[in-house]
Amino acid sequence: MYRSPNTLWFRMPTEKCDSCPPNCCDMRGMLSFMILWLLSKKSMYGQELAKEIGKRKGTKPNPGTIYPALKELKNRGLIESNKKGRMTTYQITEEGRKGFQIADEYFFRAFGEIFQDHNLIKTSRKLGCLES
Amino acid sequence: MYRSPNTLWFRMPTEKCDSCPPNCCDMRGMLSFMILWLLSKKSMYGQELAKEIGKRKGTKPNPGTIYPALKELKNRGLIESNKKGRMTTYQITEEGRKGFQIADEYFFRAFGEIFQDHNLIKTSRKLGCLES
DNA sequence: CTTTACCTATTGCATGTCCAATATATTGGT
DNA sequence: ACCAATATATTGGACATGCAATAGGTAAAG
Repeated sequence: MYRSPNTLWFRMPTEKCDSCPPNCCDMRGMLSFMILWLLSKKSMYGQELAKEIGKRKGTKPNPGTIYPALKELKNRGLIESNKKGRMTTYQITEEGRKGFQIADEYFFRAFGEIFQDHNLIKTSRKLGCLES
Repeated sequence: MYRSPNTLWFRMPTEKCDSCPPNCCDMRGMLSFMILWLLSKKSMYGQELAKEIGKRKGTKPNPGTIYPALKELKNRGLIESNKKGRMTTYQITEEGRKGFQIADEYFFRAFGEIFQDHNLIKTSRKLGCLES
């Protein structure tokens, strides 16, 4: 697997990284944000969460990534867990919903413009009027 | 200034953080991504970049944050710098544009849904049909 | 009842992010 | 010429992120 040596940049999903220019790929953070977002939609167990995150980030997070994050969120009262047999379902708390909303506002304020740009470019490409 | 002790979460801008629940606020990463995005729009000098980032993130990055990031991007050939007097203008390279585009695709794939959710909620709130 | 598979969980480590403090250089005002 | 303001830049450190490796518990299959 390609791994940029010292990076301030996104780490792309492994499969896609072959065509990726060197020194261009790292991404940290946002894991708990995504977990809370997923749990705000429905309760899930750990592996289900990992799979959903993997679908979006391109790589499924390791156990050593996902479970400490869940533990931390639980310690803060943002999520709850419910063990039955070998499965543990995680669900968001009211506190967690509040927290997510605040973080979401912040995320949007910080990166919303970039997304709008992205959509603009995509749309104009679709319409074939990229020159404008 | 409030600072959550051990956080997997967003760090909110200082001014807004008073009403922010404890242990709910950290954000790392994405700095270079935002720099490249800004420079893809127009060339800027360091303090101008810092100011623009501050507008979006809520806190203006320190010199010790912004200049190492610029140096790293330059080392990778994603940006170029041009010193005149005490000012140094930074501009994106062709390589940088390519790199940004790849990262942008990735970012959108990973977080696009969250933004669409955000917009949906905002719109329905504006229309007063939040119950749907 | 053993084997296999799978979910959950912990530990240790490498690395990136970002701030505080500090230093240097250039410009403008007096 | 001197001082203040401002831009650029470096260093050191604190801390969060996330992976690899490892281990234990539960359930299903043979």
